[in-house]
Amino acid sequence: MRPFTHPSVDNITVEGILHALSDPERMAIYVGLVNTETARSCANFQRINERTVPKSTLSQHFRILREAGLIRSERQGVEMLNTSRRAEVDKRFPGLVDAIMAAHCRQSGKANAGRKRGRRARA
Amino acid sequence: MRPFTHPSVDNITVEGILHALSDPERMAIYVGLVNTETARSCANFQRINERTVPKSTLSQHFRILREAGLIRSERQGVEMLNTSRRAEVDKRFPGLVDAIMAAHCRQSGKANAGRKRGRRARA
DNA sequence: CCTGTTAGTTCATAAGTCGCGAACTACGGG
DNA sequence: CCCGTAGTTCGCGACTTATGAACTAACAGG
Repeated sequence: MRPFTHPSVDNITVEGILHALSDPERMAIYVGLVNTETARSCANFQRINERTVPKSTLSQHFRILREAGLIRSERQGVEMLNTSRRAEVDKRFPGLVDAIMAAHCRQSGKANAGRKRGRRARA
Repeated sequence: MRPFTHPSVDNITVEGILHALSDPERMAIYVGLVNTETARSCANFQRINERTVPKSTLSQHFRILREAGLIRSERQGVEMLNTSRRAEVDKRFPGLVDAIMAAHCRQSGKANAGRKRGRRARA
């Protein structure tokens, strides 16, 4: 098993981010990671939006998100712990994740787009 | 030739926008349309980033952008005039296009992301 | 009206990407 | 050492994308 490749902040691209988040399942995974401090294993996302996602598919989704620089994955014992790299992404592209999350929430009818304080999604 | 399909504002989706703009050539086309009032024909974009894009490929790019709701295309005589639907997109997803344009500019080393006044593109 | 030109669309197909079951790897535990 | 859990990789069929070739639409000139 080859070791994981996490791009450096400078190698994160807009295309990569847009492509990664243009898939509804990946978007759901990222949303589940971005608003929390605690790492979550892949197995946490085996059920997305009423559907059971096969392990191999999930693995690919995580790889795309990882290679886009959106998340960091580290093996912790037998499982894989994933955390969002939001602060780094924000440093490279200020406001991008925020805007995408706000748009996603608006579309799916949910409030709260901001990180901790539920602003930005605005009126 | 079937008439064009432009989604209504409410049918514009985040996935559609992200997918459309995750391609460098489509991003270049959209950037060329979004910061101007004047409509531009498809032929205006036959050369993108040092490369001559085939007509059929261009046509597909415009279709994707159109179906994502990012642009409007209308036949005017022998050519096709394209304009950005930015105001409408902004209404549905406030700040999204702004953030993506800012990120794109930052990545490609160009300043000026905002609409008319060259702000927003960072400090 | 016919012919030609320009601008773009559609079709067909080759090349590339994705989804997912099956097989494999890694890390504990007993 | 063998087993179970969590995830990765492989292989292949299904779906997408890119592009040359053929087609369509809107004019202009004769």
